[in-house]
Amino acid sequence: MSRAPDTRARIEAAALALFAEKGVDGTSTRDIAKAVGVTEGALYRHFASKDDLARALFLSRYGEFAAGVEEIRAEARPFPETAAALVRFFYAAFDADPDAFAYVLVTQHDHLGGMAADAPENAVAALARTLADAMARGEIAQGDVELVSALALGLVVQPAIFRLYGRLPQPPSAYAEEVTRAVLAAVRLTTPA
Amino acid sequence: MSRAPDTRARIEAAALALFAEKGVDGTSTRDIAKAVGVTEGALYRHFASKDDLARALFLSRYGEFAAGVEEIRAEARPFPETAAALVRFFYAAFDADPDAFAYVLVTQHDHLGGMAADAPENAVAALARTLADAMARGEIAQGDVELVSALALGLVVQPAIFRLYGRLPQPPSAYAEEVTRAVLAAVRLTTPA
DNA sequence: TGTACATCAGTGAACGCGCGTTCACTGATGTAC
DNA sequence: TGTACATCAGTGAACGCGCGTTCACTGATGTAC
Repeated sequence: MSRAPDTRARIEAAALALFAEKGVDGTSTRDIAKAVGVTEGALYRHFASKDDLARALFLSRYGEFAAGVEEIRAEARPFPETAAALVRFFYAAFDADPDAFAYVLVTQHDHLGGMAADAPENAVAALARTLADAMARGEIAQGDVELVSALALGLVVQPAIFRLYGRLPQPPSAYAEEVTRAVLAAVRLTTPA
Repeated sequence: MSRAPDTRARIEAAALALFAEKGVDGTSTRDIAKAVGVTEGALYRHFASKDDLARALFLSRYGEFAAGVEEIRAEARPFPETAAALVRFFYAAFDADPDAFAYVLVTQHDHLGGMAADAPENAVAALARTLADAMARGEIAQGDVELVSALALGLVVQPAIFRLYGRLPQPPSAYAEEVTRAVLAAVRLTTPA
């Protein structure tokens, strides 16, 4: 048996839940330590600082989004299937861990500040590449890729936000088909810039 | 000439810019006082607390959104015109004061916590009523009003977010027509829940 | 018009508090011989 | 197997700092007579 118990994982889980609920600034190191059941000093055996903890949480969760989008893009299936797969992927992530989804959504601009708009590990850039592919193949209308990305992302993300704040009775995965249809309709009609 | 100079308005303007840029928690009362050119004590002649200032800023700006949406709804024009008017209204607000738009967008869930999901002064509820009207008139497909609201709002808001974070070269008003077309396409295709 | 008083926006210094972080320490576990 | 030492996660108390807020005071402006 290893010397290290699961304290690090428990710190991550507790911090993620608190950060998602009350925000990073609204959560103190005392809050986190109390939720985990250790003293504050123990946190610093696993993370260099509160900020380091917040960043580690973001990068691991956000990285999964970027990798997932890129993977679906690489499959290069017909666009309707790709769109459906993307919607299902986002909503499966929501179902699996709503706290992580909320945390990434809310803090992305704090942590992505330095990242290039087209960096390979940028999930939005991966989405834009996917849409650019579909345009190049003539599967969707030509248009401003960034605008079309915004439209598609907005359609997918907003129902998740509504769910997080209690405006939708069911998790967004229940609406995956309707959202996919909306994405296809919005994207096909976009005309040249 | 009145005894009171424009200090209150200057506090609001400085605080709004700082809150939009660095967040409420990331902005200290010292920051605000320094930006205005007064001492911290002076802030408390105009607002009971920092939180009171943040709330006053939110309520006045958010109230304009709710009133604007409700006004457009009350005109009861054909849905395509209503949708175009809503998009233009949101983006005119963005152009007029991007800081206010960003601030309302980011802090809405902190301040709307207590407000009922269908309160008359809730801008999202006003949007939902507008879409429910169009459904009742048979102008758009029947469907889950909350979901359709999320889809429409996502289409409108996400380009503004992209602009705020530098992903779009032009303010969203430059894309108003394309966004309106996307809204009409997405909303018309939505099918019964 | 002149004088006495009231009002109140703004000053400047101070406050207590909760925050993130540090550190000497303990004690359980792993390793060398 | 037993003994001596090294490692390191976690403790508990303390730290300095920046925060939001307070308050006695000032001085300019408005009001009453």
